[in-house]
Amino acid sequence: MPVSEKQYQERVYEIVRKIPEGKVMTYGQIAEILGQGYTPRTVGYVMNASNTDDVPWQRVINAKGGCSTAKITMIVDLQQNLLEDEGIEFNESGYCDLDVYRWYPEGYEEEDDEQPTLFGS
DNA sequence: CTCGTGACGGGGG
DNA sequence: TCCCCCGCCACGA
Repeated sequence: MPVSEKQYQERVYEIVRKIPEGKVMTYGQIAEILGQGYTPRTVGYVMNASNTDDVPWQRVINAKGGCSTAKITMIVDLQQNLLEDEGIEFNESGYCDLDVYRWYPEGYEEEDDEQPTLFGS
């Protein structure tokens, strides 16, 4: 029994669940924190599988500060609506100010020096 | 196994 | 601000 995919998703959810109301995080930001094989793409894939789970999925947006969600435009409307309900303001283009609403998990904001010493051979 | 696609991101025009 | 292209990784046909 290999490392279940569930664990892979759990690490993403674990972070998303910590996002307080009125705050947001980007896919890339989450991928950055998890590192090790996580990329914005994979994080987005995980969130897609989640959706109606017990995680505040609406607080995860793209780096532009908007709700991507491509085709399913109806979801974009829902997501932005939920966030506006939490006090987040979106401009006419559908973007919010990440410099204001972006949230940083405790213990992860400071990641300046991370030079691996055991880099093999 | 290869190919196309996607709740992404960054760079360039 | 918007549009396009490329890199990224996982998945389904």
